Formats: sequence, structure tokens, C-alpha cells
Amino acid sequence: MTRNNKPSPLPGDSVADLAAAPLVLEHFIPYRFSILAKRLSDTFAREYADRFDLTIPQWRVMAVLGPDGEMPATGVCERTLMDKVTVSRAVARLVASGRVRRRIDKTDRRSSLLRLTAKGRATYAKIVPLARGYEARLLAG
Amino acid sequence: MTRNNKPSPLPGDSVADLAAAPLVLEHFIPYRFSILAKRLSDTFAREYADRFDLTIPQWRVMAVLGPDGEMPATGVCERTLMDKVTVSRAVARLVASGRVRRRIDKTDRRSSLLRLTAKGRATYAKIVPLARGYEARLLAG
DNA sequence: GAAATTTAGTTTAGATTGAAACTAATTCCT
DNA sequence: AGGAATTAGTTTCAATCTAAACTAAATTTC
Repeated sequence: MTRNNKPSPLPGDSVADLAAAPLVLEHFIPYRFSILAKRLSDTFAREYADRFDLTIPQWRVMAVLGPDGEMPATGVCERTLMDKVTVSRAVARLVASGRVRRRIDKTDRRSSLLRLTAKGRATYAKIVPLARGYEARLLAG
Repeated sequence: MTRNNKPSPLPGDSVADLAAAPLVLEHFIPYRFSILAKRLSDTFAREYADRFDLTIPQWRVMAVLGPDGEMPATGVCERTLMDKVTVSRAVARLVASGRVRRRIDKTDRRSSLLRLTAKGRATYAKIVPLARGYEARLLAG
């Protein structure tokens, strides 16, 4: 049972809110945002991690590549806002698991262009409907 | 700076293999949410980490305790949705840095009631306006 | 056109994370 | 009452994250 300290400051407890200058974390926008986002991405991540053996960064890389996109790791970084180390590692695994192919960019040999393989596209095609369903449930709720 | 890779081309040639329209990550709600949330909390976290030597979990513990609240770690877990390991560690540091005091709950000796010390309240009082200002800037933008 | 700077991406090192195992106290069950 | 199950909180361990150093290629500067 919930321990009873002071009555829980549930949202809507406006008398207490007015009286107390302290910041009520539950009402603090950046906080709510990050809690919600984490809950969302964890929930969904769990699903695809279990079924497809993909981490969030890996899935994001696949998502930005899309079925027929091709771009260097920097492009992935820009679009996902993930840091380049994270991207580098996610890509390394995707390559190892045969879902992404790397091809050296002839015009700039420092970078390699990334693209989903057939296997990668197959995974992608299975996840997209899941993601859409998930988003729909989310928007409904 | 921004390298321009071609945007996903309207494929003249391919893609008999994809059932649904590709998911455009930039439009995918849970994704946008998590990017935005991360950006927000990182920005703010940087500020208080630098100035007050606090991590996000530590700040959250302080925020839910508030200037005169007292609750066990489980209460903090419930309110912040942080995992109990994270809370346990954040509290340990807050205690070590003298910002939180622990007092064993006489009615249940497994748990200890947490409360900010004078030093903790001082820190809290300095951060709250920062947080409010930050939120305000955020809502404005 | 060579030295200096910048950029793509990887590796390294130190800190942070959470799942699972653990300890100790409490409650449940019969 | 007393053993089984639950709960509070900590520790351990393996995975993961990021900042910083690094390699190699490209670009800028003089």
C-alpha cells in the first residue's frame, strides 16, 4: 500500500498549488515530457527488441534509411540527433547482422554510404506496421 | 555544413517490395517526442549539472521532495517513474553531498524517510527559478 | 603545393544504466 | 504462532552511453 505521507499532490490539487511556491514536479513541463517520451520509447523498444533483436539506435538507423534511401553516417546523425559514436556502433551491428550494407563513397573516401539490404528491408517492412499501430494506439489514448 | 544527400526520391524504378508507404521518421510521433524530450532535458541538465553538480536523477529526487516534503524512496520512485536502483544511487549521493537526510521510518524499519537538509533547500531554491525560467522560454518558443 | 585545419568515422576509457540477485524487515496465510 | 510470500532498498554485473583521443581523407591557407 502506498505509504501515507502528505496527501499526494495530484494534478488538480489547486489549493495546495497556490499556497506552495515550490515547483511541483508533476506539473513541470520538461519533466512530463521526458517521462512520457521515455515511457513511450521504452514500451515500443521492448517490443521490437524482443521480436527482432534490434536496439533503439539500430531501429532508428533503419528508419531513417528507409527501404530505398542511401546516406552516409553523418546523414543518419543529423536526422536522428544521435551522437556519431552511437550511430557508428548501431551501423556496425546492422552490418554484422546483414541488415545494412556499406559502400565507400567514391567522391569522398572517408565516408561510406549506407543502405538496407534485402534482409534489412524485410525487417523494416515488418516493423513499420507495428510502429504505425503503436502510434495509432498512442494517439487514441 | 549540411551535406545534401538526396531526399528520398520518388522512385521511378523500384519498390514493388514495400506494402505500405515508408515510414518517414521525421513524422513519426513517438520519435519526435523522444528527440524533443531528450534535447530539452539535456539542455537543462547541462545547466544544472555544471552549476550545481547534480545529475538529472538527483535533481528529480530533490524536486519531488520539495522544500519540506518527506517520503521514502518508494515514494520518489512512484512520482518520478525512475527505477529504484537509480533512485537509490541518486539518494546515496545526495546524502553524501549533504543535501538530503535519511531517517529510519519507525513504523517500517525497511524504509527511510528522505528530506532535504538546509543545504538541500538552498540548492533547491536556486534551481527552481532556473527551471521556471527554462520552462517559460520553452513555452514561449 | 605543402603545412595546417577540418571532417568522417572508430576506438578507448570512465561513468551510468537497469535486470537480477541479494539482505533485511514486514505481511499474509492457515 | 510460524513458514511462505512480499516489499524496501542495495549490490553486482554486463551492457551502454558519451567525451575525448585517434586515424585517415579532404579542404583550406599561405
